[in-house]
Amino acid sequence: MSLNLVAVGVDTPLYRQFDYLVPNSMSDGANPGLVPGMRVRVPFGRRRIVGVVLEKPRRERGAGHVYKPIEEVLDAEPLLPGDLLQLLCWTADYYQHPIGEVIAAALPGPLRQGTKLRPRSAKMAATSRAARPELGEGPPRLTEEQNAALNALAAGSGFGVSLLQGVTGSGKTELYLRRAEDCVARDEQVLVLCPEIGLTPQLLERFAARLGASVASYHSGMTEAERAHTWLGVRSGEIKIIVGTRSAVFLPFARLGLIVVDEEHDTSFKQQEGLRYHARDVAILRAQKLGVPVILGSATPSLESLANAQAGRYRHLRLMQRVNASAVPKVQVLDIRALELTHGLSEPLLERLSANLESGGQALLFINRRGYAPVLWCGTCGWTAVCRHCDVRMTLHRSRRLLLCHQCGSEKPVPARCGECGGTELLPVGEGTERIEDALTARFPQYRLERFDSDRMRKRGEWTRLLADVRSKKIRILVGTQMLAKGHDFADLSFVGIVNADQALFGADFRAIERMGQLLTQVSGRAGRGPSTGSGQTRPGEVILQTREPQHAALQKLLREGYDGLVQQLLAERKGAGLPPHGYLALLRADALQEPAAKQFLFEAKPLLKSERVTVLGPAPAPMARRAGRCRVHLLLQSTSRGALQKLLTDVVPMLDELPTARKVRWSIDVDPADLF
DNA sequence: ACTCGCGACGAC
DNA sequence: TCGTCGCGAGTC
Repeated sequence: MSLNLVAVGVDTPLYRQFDYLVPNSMSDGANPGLVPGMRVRVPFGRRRIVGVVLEKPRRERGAGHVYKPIEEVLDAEPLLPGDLLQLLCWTADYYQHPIGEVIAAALPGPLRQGTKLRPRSAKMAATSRAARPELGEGPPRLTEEQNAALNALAAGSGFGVSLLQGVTGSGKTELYLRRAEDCVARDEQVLVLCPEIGLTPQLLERFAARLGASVASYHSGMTEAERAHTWLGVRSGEIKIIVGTRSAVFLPFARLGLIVVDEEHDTSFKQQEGLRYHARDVAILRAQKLGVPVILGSATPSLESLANAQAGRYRHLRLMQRVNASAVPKVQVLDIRALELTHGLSEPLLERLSANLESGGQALLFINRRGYAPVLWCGTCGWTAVCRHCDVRMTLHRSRRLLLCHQCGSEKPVPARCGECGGTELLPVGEGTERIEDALTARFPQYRLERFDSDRMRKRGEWTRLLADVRSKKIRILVGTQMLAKGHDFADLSFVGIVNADQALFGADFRAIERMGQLLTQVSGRAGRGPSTGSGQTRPGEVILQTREPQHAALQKLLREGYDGLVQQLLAERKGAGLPPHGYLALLRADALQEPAAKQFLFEAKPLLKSERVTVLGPAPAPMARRAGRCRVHLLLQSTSRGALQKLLTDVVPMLDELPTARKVRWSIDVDPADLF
């Protein structure tokens, strides 16, 4: 006699399947029975927890196995729509993560904990009528280029990926809006993914102004209750447009018609812990399954997307001109090897900055490091302050009067004397945003300057307030990190100074140069019009890049042939090395308090990872071998076949759980790693 | 992850 | 002798 069993996804980090008995009372004729996607309460060990019904179990366990029965069904109809459940199962398989945890990641807290839905609440019905769109602003005229791209975007039907590569200020967002309007007119929903919480408000505002109030955001800055409310609004179809960060890709859309991934190259789309998914890739798969189009937008697309475009898998659309007809600025390289610097700034840069400010311009100084200086150095013996828990030097934060580790967050007071020789001559070496802020405040006291980095933006609403003052030109000098490089249009910015590009040239990671190209292109793209000449003409903005490596091949390539030229070279290099997008990677990471334990786990794992088409390298220490007090080691898996890598992992990962040392270390799988740290 | 059981050490 | 701390094992 075969038992009536179902598999249930339970929120636990175990790579096993958990099957439960379905009591007859839950499956008799009077009852719709158990449908995948419904939540159930089940006994689990000594606990009772909420799980989600999956498909039928694949195989029954050996005779004599005692199954526990499902205790309670929490939903009258599946909470998770079928297509979403399928997507979550695919995500679990692809990223080698337990399905129960994947489902948990897709559910806001209250729903995860089993809160029952009120059947058609009256309150909800009422709000859906208070949601009357206000009169939106009229759409601007499109440029010829925009028109052509829009026609191309509108041409296809069903699934298709369009890579919309447009320089900053070329009006990509306007095209998203037009396509979204089309969807809403057909009563379809739109998902707009953007890389950071900080970018959601302005996108949200534009969509709301044009399309009315059935627009909502979804990100980790919201409370669990807010997230649950939005989640249900998306599920009911009431909310038409979602602007959200990566977790929004798992929202339960009732009638999804379009997905937009803005700034698609941004690595923030890759989750860096737990379920290490890439929201862009999940979005594309979701669109494919649903048969809806995807727009990937960026001024500097990822090598992955460009390779797909070149292979003809994506449609490649380009916007080369800015809507305001100003020219994209050219970058001037400033060789600082022979120049005297004051706090990292050379006299020629300061002169150009001064001239721009005097003629009424607005300036941005880019330095991709917060704090005052990245190194505190003993002038007597050469000692530097290092973190007790990590393999990094501690950053000097002068305003807070402490040394801070940017890896683990540990703090200590600034020492009065050297930790090695007792010398008192401790010098800050290198520059961070605070130091540039200090130096420029001293030099240009007459202009309002503001620093933009995560330290400065701690307070709620600070970002919005400062952004308004940038727009109204009350702020004349902006000093900031990559925070300023992302997404924002500063129309009046006439000058961009890149204080130091060199750290980006020598990153240990294989994507370091790609990132450098993206960052420099994005930062210089912030420069809009130059200062008005008085005769109504506009000059292009000015970009100055300080470097001690003016001859660096990749930098030269970028400057001479632009991002496109750099990309072609990098693609050729990646092909030669079998690296993405011409090869596929996965990392098996392990960390422990003692390095031998972590290593031993990987030595036990390695013999299992045998496949003709997969190369396994390691165990090797991670580039940052110690972090937050833990020793980090990894195995790198490399293959020319995604399928072969996938198959190997699917076979082996459940076995890793059973290895003798598996419980003595922390380990995780990272499929398509964004970096090797 | 969470929970429990079991064996090692410590003030009364 | 009762307490908690640290580990190993199990979760259907």
